[in-house]
Formats: sequence, C-alpha cells, structure tokens
Amino acid sequence: MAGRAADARETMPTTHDHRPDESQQAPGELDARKAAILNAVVTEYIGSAQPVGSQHVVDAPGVSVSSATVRSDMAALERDGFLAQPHTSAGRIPTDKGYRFFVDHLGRPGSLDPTGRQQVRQFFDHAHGEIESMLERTSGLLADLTDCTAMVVGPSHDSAAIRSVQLVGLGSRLALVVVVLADGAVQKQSIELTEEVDEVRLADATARLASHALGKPLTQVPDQVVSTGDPSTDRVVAAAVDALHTLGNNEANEQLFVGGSSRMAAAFDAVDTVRSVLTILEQQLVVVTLLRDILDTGLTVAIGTEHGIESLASCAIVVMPVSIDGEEAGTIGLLGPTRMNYPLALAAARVVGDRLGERLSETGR
Amino acid sequence: MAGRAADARETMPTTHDHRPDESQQAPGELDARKAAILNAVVTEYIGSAQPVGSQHVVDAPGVSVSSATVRSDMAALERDGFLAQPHTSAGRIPTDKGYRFFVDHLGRPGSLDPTGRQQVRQFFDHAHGEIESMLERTSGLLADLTDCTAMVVGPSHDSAAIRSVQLVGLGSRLALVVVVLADGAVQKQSIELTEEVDEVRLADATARLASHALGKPLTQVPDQVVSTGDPSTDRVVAAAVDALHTLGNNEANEQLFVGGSSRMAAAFDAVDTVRSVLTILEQQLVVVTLLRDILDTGLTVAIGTEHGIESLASCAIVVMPVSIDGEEAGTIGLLGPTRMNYPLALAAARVVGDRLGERLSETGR
DNA sequence: GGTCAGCACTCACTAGAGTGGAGTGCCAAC
DNA sequence: GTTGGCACTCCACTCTAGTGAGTGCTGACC
Repeated sequence: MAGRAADARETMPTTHDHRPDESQQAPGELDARKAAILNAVVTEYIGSAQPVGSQHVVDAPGVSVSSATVRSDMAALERDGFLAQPHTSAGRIPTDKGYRFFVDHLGRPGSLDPTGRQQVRQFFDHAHGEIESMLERTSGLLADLTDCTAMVVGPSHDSAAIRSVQLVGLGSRLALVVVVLADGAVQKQSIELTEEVDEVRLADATARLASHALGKPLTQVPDQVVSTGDPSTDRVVAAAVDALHTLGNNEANEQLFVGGSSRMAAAFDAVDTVRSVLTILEQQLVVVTLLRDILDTGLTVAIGTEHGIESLASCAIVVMPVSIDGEEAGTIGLLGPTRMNYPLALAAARVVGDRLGERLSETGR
Repeated sequence: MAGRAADARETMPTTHDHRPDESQQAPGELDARKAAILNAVVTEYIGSAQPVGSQHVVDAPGVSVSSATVRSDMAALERDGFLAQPHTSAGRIPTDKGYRFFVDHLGRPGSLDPTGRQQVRQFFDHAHGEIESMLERTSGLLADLTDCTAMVVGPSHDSAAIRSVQLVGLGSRLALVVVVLADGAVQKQSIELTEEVDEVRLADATARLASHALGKPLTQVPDQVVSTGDPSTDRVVAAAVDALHTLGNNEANEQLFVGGSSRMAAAFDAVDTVRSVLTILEQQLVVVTLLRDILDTGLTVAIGTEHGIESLASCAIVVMPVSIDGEEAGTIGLLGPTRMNYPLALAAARVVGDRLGERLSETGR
C-alpha cells in the first residue's frame, strides 16, 4: 500500500504546476475552486461543528464538480494546511490557517441581519446614563448579537485634560483627591495626611492644586508647585500631586467590561476548556493587554495561536477600535471558539463600534 | 416480592418508636448514630462527589456498628428524606434536606487551615488602594480560599451624608454633578442644560447646591431650593438636585464584585449547568437581590431550592454580612455546588467578612 | 490532464451481550 | 437491636459485531 501511495504522489506534482495560470482569477494562493471548497467547508463547519464530508460540499456555489474531485481538492487543501482530518475516514475541519484564509479572502464583509440592525438602533436610541453603564450594556448587546463573549475597553484618559480637581476631607487625617477630566471621567484617590488639616487649609490647597493642574493631563502635572506660603498646606498639595500621578500611571486606567461570559460555556463541550478560558477573562489586565497587542500587530482577527495565549488556543478574537472624533479611544473585542461566525462577528463589531464612537463623541466632550 | 416487602414494613414501626428516648442526646430530630452516619456521608460525598456506600461509613467516628446496621439506618435516613439513591444498588448521596441538617447541626464551626489564615493575614496587611479595588481583590481572595465563586457587595450609600457636591461644566450644555459621600464614595451624574451656562453661574449653583445638600444623604435632599435670585442659575440647581435624587434612587447603588466565576466550570461536569449558573452571575441586580433575600430570611446558607432561583437548584450559597462599626454595610457571598465544603466556606466567609469590616471602618470614615 | 464513477478500505459510533463489583435489602440467629 | 450471610440489582466496563459516512485510489472518459 505504501508503494501505491508513492506511485500516486509521483503523478501529483501537476497540482503545483497548474497554479501560475489559475491563481490570477482566484484570491490568495488558491485557485477558484479550492477557495470555493474551503469556503463551503468553513461555512458549514461553523454552523454544524461537525467534520464536513466531500458530499456536503458539491452543491456549494463555485463547486460544480463531483464529490470525487472535491475529495482530491480537499486532500490538496489538507496537504497545504488549510484543512485537517480528526481521523482517517472522517470529514474535514478547517485549521487555523484555513480560518485565516477564510477571514482574509473569502468571508464576504457581511452585514447584520435586520433583527440585529434593529436591536442596535434601538439600543443606541435609548442609550442613556453614564459612560460606564453604557459600556457595560454595550458588552451585553454585543454578546446578544454575536453569541460570543464581548469585551469592551473604555477610553483611555491619558490625554484628557483635568477639568476640575478638589480635595475633600474625610477624617482627621484622611482626604480624597477628586478629579474630573475633560472626557467626563471622575477619578478619586485617597491620601493620608501626616497632620490634621482644617477645612480652610484644604480649600487653600484645592485652590493651589487647581491653578497648578487644571488643563493638563494627569501624567503631565508638574512635580514642582509654587509654595502657598504655608508649609502645612504645601505638604497637602504635594501629597495631592503625588496622588494625581498615581492616578495617571494607574495601569488599570482603562476599564474593561465583559459581557456574556456564559456563552463560552455553550461554545465548548469540554468543561476544562471553559474553565481555562474563564480564568483568562477574570484577569482584566491580561485581556486589555491582549486586545491592545492584537491591534498593535495590525490584525482585526486573531485565530487560535496567533495571539500568544495558550489557554485560548481554541478561541478566536475579533477586535475593533472605537474612535471618538477620529481619535482612538477604546476597543471592542469578541471572543468565541475558532469556529465562530466571523462575518457576523466582524459586522457586529464594526457597526456597534462605529455607533458607540459616535455616541461617545456626542456626549463625551 | 411485594409481599415480602409488606411483611418487612410491618415489623419496622419500631424505628419510629425508639425516637422519643434517644432524641434527647442527639441534635435535631435524629438519634446520635444516624446523625453520625449522615455526617459521614455528607463529608465523604463533599470530598469524592461519589455516592457513599455503607462500607465507607463504618469507620467514621460515632458509628461503631456493622455495615448491615448502617444500611438499615441509611434506609431510614432515606425514608426521612435526608439521603437519596441515584439508583438501586448504588450508594447514598445527601439531599438538600441532608445538607441542611449537616449545616445546622453537624458541621463543626470549623476554621481556616493555617495556610488560609496566613493568606488572609497577608492580604489585609498589604491591602491598599480605593475601596472598589479592595472589594474586587477580596472577591479573588475568597475564591482562592474556598474554591467557590465569591460575590462581594459593596456598602450601601443610602445613609451616607453628602460631604461635598460640585458642578463641573463639560461642554456648552453639559455639566457633571460630582458628589463625595462621607464614606468616601464618589458618584457622578451628568445633566443636560437647557441653556448655556458660564463658569460663574456654575460656581454660584455649586455654592447653593452645597449649602442645600451638604450633610444630608442623597435621598434626603429636599426638593425645594431657596432661589439664588437668578432664574437661570436656579434651573441648574434644580437639575442638579434631580440628579442627586437619581443617584440616591439608583438601584445599582451597591456595587457587586464577582471573583472566580471560572470555578463554577470546575464544580459541575454538565456544561449546561455551568452556562445557566454563569448567566445568573452576569445579572448584577439578580445576584444582589438574591443575597439580600437570603439574609432577610435570616439564613446564612441557602441550599438547592431554598432560594427561589431555579437555575441555581444544584448550588448552595453562603452569605455573611459585613458590618462597619456594628452597622451593616455590605455582604459577602459564596456560590458553589450543593456539595460544597460548608465548614470551610462558612469559616472563610466569617473571617474575611470580619477583617474586611474592620479594615473598612479604619479607612472609611 | 482534469474529471468522475466505482470500489475497497477505514474508523467512529452504536447496540447488544457478557462480566465484575460495589452496593443494596432481607432474614434468621445471636 | 445488632449482625453475618445471602440473594439480588444495576452501573460501569469490555468485547464484539454491524453500520454508515467518509476516504483514497484507479482506470476510463471527454
């Protein structure tokens, strides 16, 4: 049998020879029919989660050949790493590379179905409340639309100017620095005082702090403050400036909202996988970094091992930046199994991202 | 065979007759040995998740009888609803009623193991930062200690007096009401203005608002405000007072932090159960209400269907109020399968709850 | 040379039969 | 009331076909 296989392979090189002529009319490195077959396999597998056999593919558009021919093409696709077989005599399932090709060349841009569009419209028509609760609910919306777990990262406040700063006494030696930024964010940081400070001094300190910090982003508040003349007040101001820097350098600066994490449980049937994915989702910093990394590499979709996180090897992530007035400010992410519905997820992320951006720029500043 | 069973039952009533004499020295409604057997079954089942046979119980403390006698007692416990059999010729597993008896009468108060105590001590020694992040991390600690999902509800701000109130302009017709409460909480609410308002008027409005609202809890700020003399400023103040009421009546007043939700995936092997439990956990309001309901009924532990939520029928919940200076302010909850380790969970909740309360009363006011 | 019907083959999945063992309930005896 | 003994139950496991969806190969056709 080994002999036969070898014979067969000798007649095969033709598969490679024919590429130059056909690759022109086909996307990427695959001829049109192979692309169509890959498309059909991915599409069906996304729907059924079952290995796809050659018979299921013959009726797909662009594939008007017999199942035998499809089989031969599928074998070629497998050799090239686009498809895989769970075991001999089973159908094919797409590999990460197969999904990648699908996303890059095949999946039509796709748009939301009318129900989805309606849902989005309704959501943003009735959107109200503070930005945090809106982002929270947006994550829920996205999860509903795509049946994926949705991650929404709030705008970074790095460049937002301080609009107001105030010192509020809370106890004899405890005060709160409350900052309002130009984008409407409110942040607080408590400071312990080395001595008791009365209301008048706090007011003085607030005034000095304001004249010193107003209009600058948190990170760019200068260290050196002109003295108020009163050393005790000066110490309070210094502590408050420190607090502002702490806030500015806070790495949990961007808030993360995760919606629909329960959908990961439906996506996999191995409880272990579910657990490890949920463990990742619990780590805010990891998730935020992950999304940023993907964006930084210029990707919109990260499939399987393309992002570095091992526990998410059977997942795909769709990311979409949210921009306010052209400026990048926040990120949307969708997490699902590698066999997620990419066209839908991409469409949903795009639409919701755009609308969210518009919405935020209306109210935000 | 049916005949035999009937015969057997005729000789059985003795099981009931003997109760009056023995129930004195035994807790609840069970004689000492049955209680010991139940104890052993629950304890072993919590550890192994496997039905427990009579043989596994004979060596347990308080059970110095043969397996045959144990079987007869187990049969009685089953008749009384404390144990159940997955099928004939299988061991017994505790019913909800069995767990209830265990929790009420058997499980020794129990304390954390040294490692756990160490962990708690370390945590609170190094605890720092704002209350929100501390509660968040507390939920993580609890999850680590108990291997359950932990829920931490922050203090209610219902009775906290307003310590500072301020209006900050954000755009031509947009302003932010920023409130600092006596417990250190900062809340914000944006208000849309019907007309453009300059900084001077905002300052006037802030001053009036302060003299009007300072020292009162959010919900008790009076509607009627003394006029500033300027109708435009008055309108701003009115809108701000409205905003304060909105904040005060916000039902999401108490923040919820959920930690270790991934542990639910490890607790059940049915993916469906995991999904439905996670779905509940996503609904903040439901969870907060649930915890409050359980506390209100005077329970510390709610097992199976004792709380009303159907999707949590295979779960148990441990709740523990957190008090600051004797005043109830927050709740700790632990969610696990009904076969969770109750003594451990109770001990952990108590210790962490106490320490958290102390900690909050130190810094909070 | 690509396409295709035909064919032999592979292998997960299912159903049924058989077996071992953990567990039960009952009973007669102590 | 307790106990050892005994018959019985039924899950869990293994083994054995049998089935069917799927494959790869081949030789013939256009």
